[in-house]
Amino acid sequence: MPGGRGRGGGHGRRRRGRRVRGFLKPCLLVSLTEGEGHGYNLLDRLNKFGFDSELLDPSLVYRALRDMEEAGWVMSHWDDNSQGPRRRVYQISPDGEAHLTEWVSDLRRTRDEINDLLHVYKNI
Amino acid sequence: MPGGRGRGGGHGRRRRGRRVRGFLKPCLLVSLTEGEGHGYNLLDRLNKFGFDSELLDPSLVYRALRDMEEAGWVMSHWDDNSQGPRRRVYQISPDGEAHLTEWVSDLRRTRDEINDLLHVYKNI
DNA sequence: GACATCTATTGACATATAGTCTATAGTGTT
DNA sequence: AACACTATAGACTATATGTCAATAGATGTC
Repeated sequence: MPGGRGRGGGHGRRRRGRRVRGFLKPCLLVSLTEGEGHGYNLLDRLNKFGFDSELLDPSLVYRALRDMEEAGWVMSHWDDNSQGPRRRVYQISPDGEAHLTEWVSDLRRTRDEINDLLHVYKNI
Repeated sequence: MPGGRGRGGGHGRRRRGRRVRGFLKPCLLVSLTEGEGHGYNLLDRLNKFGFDSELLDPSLVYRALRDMEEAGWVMSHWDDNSQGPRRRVYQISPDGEAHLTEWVSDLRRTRDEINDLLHVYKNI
């Protein structure tokens, strides 16, 4: 049963739903704003945003990156000068930066909406 | 072209995605904690949580209520003593209240995660 | 050198959630 | 009767997310 990192068996029971839709992508964009990176690398950097890289399936990260490349928010190139299998290295694009700006203000609004609910709940 | 409320044509272009998964349900439960209500009624009460009842499709509210009844979080009965077509009136159940408590702490965590991203973004 | 293990990426499939549109129906107004 | 408004329900679609398996190079170990 291959597939490193402690993942590989069954399990992985991550809390479902109750998350912000498409949260992974803005997190990746912010990570990339701090510097280019490849999938496996970015997976670990996501811990900063509350993800548990031990439980997060890498394929989710790769898919998000591919989707964002198709959308023009990131660009990639192969890096053959690294040891191990070659890596696809991603950078954020100007379009991606612009989109991230919008995304952030959207997330601010979402946070405020959660706070609205929390306050109404508290005052019951 | 029937279907009142300004809805009915095409349009309704609500911002897509970028929202909390299943946000409608906890909002409905909080509304019901403040007092029983029927679908159309609850639709309007959702404005308090940042929804625009003019744009929100009522079928989403009805579906959420039916789902929650199936889950045992709300109970309903028909009200024939009202004018117009009869209404299904919903109340929150003890199970629903318990579940809402969990949901709220989950939403708090979600809000904190958004704040984490916002802070990292701000400091780049 | 056979084999496991770790890094790395991709694709297929299933499920959950959300959005759109249509159907049905009672009631009141003109 | 035609129309508008309240009220609920169901079908169909789109999208996002979760799970799992496949592929493959590099490295260590027995």
